[in-house]
Amino acid sequence: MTMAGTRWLDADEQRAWRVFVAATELLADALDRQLQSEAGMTHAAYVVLVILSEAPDRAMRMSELARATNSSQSRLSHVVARHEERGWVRRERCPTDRRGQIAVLTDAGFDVLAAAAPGHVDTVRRLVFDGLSPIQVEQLGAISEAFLAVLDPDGRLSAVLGGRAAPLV
Amino acid sequence: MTMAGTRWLDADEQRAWRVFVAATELLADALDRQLQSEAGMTHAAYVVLVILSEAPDRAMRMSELARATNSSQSRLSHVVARHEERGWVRRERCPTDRRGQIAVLTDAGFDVLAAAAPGHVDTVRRLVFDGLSPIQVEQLGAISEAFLAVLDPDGRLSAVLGGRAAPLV
DNA sequence: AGCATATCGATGCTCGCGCAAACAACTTCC
DNA sequence: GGAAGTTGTTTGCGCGAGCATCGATATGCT
Repeated sequence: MTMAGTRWLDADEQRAWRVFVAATELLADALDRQLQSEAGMTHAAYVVLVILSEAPDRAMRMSELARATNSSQSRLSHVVARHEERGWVRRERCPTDRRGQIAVLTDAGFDVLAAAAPGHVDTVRRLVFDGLSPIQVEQLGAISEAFLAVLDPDGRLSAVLGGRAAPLV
Repeated sequence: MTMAGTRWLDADEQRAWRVFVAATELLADALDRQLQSEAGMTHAAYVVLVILSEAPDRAMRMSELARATNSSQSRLSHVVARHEERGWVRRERCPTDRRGQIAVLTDAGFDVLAAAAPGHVDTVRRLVFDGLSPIQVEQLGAISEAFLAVLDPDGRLSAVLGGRAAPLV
């Protein structure tokens, strides 16, 4: 599906690209390991708890939660199933649409999140923000937005990202 | 292990962080899907071929290859095993250290890489560089370096990243 | 030389997750 | 009011990869 005349990356692009890929991989791995060892869950699983904790009544429909956490429905289903087994999340049927399920963060789940959050935020600060100037933070935001413009043209996550700052990232 | 007084993220940091996480996840997924569908392999598997193709004699020791591809030894072992089954890579015993293995890119492997590269580079260009100004590319490089400084303080991948630009990213 | 220790690499087991299929409930249109 | 199609969610299966372990070699110390 590709034309013959490929525009290869020039030296600067090459280097930026490889460094970027390496850095993001290492970062994702580091976050996963930190959360796995200190909180017994994946980053994806953690994010689900965070988003739920910020929702009204700490409850959200599965499909909405999937979009908000930038997760496939399949993955969310798996994650919530595991969370439910641990008693951190409960599922309720949706009254207005009987196909729907509503994921509700339990008190136990909230406590687990509250216990895990400080360690996680410290890690993010140490690995990310401590090494960046405020200007770079702004640049990183702008660059990430540019990525999102291409990767998520319909802006499915704008809702969450537009929300005001809450604790427990 | 965490102090009581956690320094939470402020609103700007929050937003930058969430956008960044979402963008990098979407990006990694998009790359994986593109390579999986057009070349039948993971991004990690693709990178192994790229690095091997740039090495002298298209050969490299497993441990060195693991560092260069930013991969755990376990993962590399799995990936190379799959590559070997497909005839894209061959393993040879290392003459100077009899524990060592040398992974060698076969001609068939090189051809597969050459066939896959244009589609991949086009995707990277479309998803990443087309949406960024040259200044942002530079900023992204600098930010990623800052991450690496923390995540990889011993600079284990400097070798590869310092190398001159080669084709077939 | 001889033993402790470190390094290289592969492997077994497990887990997270993507994909496709399945099922249920809603919607449309006739 | 149904048939046909659409959407919300779960599930079975397979694969990629992490962790711990193991066998084999290499190195260091005495």
